[in-house]
Amino acid sequence: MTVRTRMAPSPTGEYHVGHIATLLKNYALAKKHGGSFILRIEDTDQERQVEGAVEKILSVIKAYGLDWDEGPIKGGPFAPYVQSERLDLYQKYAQSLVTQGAAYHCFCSKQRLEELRTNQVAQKTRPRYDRQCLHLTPAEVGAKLAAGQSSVIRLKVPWGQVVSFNDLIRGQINFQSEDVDDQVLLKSDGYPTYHLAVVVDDHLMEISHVLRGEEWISSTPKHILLYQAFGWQPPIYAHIPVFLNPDGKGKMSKRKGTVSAQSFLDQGYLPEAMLNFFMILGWTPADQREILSLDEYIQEFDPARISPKSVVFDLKKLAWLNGIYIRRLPITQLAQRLQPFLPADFPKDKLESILPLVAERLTTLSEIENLTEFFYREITVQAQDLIGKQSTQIVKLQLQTTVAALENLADWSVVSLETAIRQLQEQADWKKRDYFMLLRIAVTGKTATPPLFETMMVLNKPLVLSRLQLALTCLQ
RNA sequence: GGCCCCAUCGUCUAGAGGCCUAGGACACCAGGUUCUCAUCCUGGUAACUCCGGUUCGAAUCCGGAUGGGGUCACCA
Repeated sequence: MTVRTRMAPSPTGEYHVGHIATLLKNYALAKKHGGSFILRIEDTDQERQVEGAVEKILSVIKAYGLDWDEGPIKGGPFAPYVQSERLDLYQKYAQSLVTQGAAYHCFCSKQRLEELRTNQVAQKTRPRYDRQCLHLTPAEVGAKLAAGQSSVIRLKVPWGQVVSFNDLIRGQINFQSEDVDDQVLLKSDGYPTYHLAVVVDDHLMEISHVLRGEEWISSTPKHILLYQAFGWQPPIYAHIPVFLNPDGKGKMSKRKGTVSAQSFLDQGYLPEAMLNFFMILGWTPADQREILSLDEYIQEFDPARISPKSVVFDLKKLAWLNGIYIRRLPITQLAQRLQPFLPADFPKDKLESILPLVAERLTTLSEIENLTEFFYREITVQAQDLIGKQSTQIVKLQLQTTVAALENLADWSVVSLETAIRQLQEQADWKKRDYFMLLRIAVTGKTATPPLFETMMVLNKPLVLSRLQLALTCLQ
């Protein structure tokens, strides 16, 4: 069997990390079996349509290092891949369902449906359509249609049967058909609902496996019923567990933090680290490895090994992974990735010398500014921090000695800096720790920095000396 | 609330009846390396939700309870 998977984003807003995570699984499954991964745009909701959303979605997918074989821009044998361009298809199939008695026209106003629902909720019964229009005679339907009355087409759910499907992750799942509502298939504006469009397109595009979010489980019986009505073979389903908020409560949501796929990249998470994180969240390869490249993942991926339980989006683990990927990057590549995160006043010519000093201290790319600003911005130093437990006189003296020694230093290299400073420390009654910290604060304004000599080396002689002088004036 | 899904350390998991005194990773704590921070190394705390059953034997199978999650639109 040819494996064909798909992801079908809806251009109604930001692309969510959960979307990329399931897209990755669809992509990997297709690649693993030498099949195709299809991208389809589900723009069937005219009201929630967001301008420019399609372009954004396509660019995020690429920014994550993923791609599609058939879909927008690329086209393919089943084009078009945009649902708004396939309207006649859905209308034709909906009509055929009506003709065969598997669906019916409904003329109920939105107002009536709303009242119906509020009554049902008040009476604590399950809100559902009451099938009023199912009982219309063909003549009545014809008359209303002829009169131009607005209508939708609803699925006529056959009661009294068990609707079941096999989920790759959970096994067989059963529903009682009475529990399934007479879903609207074709809206009054002539657009299909998701349920009709997804079934028609997945069938026509010969999709073999549907890996989608767990939130779709409860509407799957509608889809199964549609496949049955059309006499088509349903795809193989795997419903992927949802991401829970980092605090462990509820489906990951905007209210509790960042959910947009793009924003993680903007914060300086590497796409390969993000993908790796999505891979191991709720899944492990047989050997329990946690660091995996895309290719390795494609090799190992098996949807049946996905854990059936919802998973907490653990930001700490993501940070750890991101740190690993940053440290693995060769300096020149890190420099490239860092470009969008460098502040305007960052001295580009010093990049290559500064980076090795901070690379292992970076957990996200956006931290670069904080970690390096003392290299190229004025610093502020508090006298109190310089003095610490010493007396002002002793600190002053030691700084003066240091300035004198460094001024005479002919060769401004790490080695000679280290030799000189260690010598000063041995000559004075200073602990190494205290002396180095004094210099660190004087020269950088911070208590946590890269190693002292390397830092001084990169800062340059004049700057180091002027900062030491500044520290001295600070002690007046 | 109805329906559906799920249930091993704080988190992600390994575990397919005896290899489990329950393993790994992140986080956390302690120690080592070290001029600080970080990296790196070593060690530690920490879990089978509960109650019944099946079995010589259960984290593993079955039932129930409890808890968590999803879903109930002319949204996807």
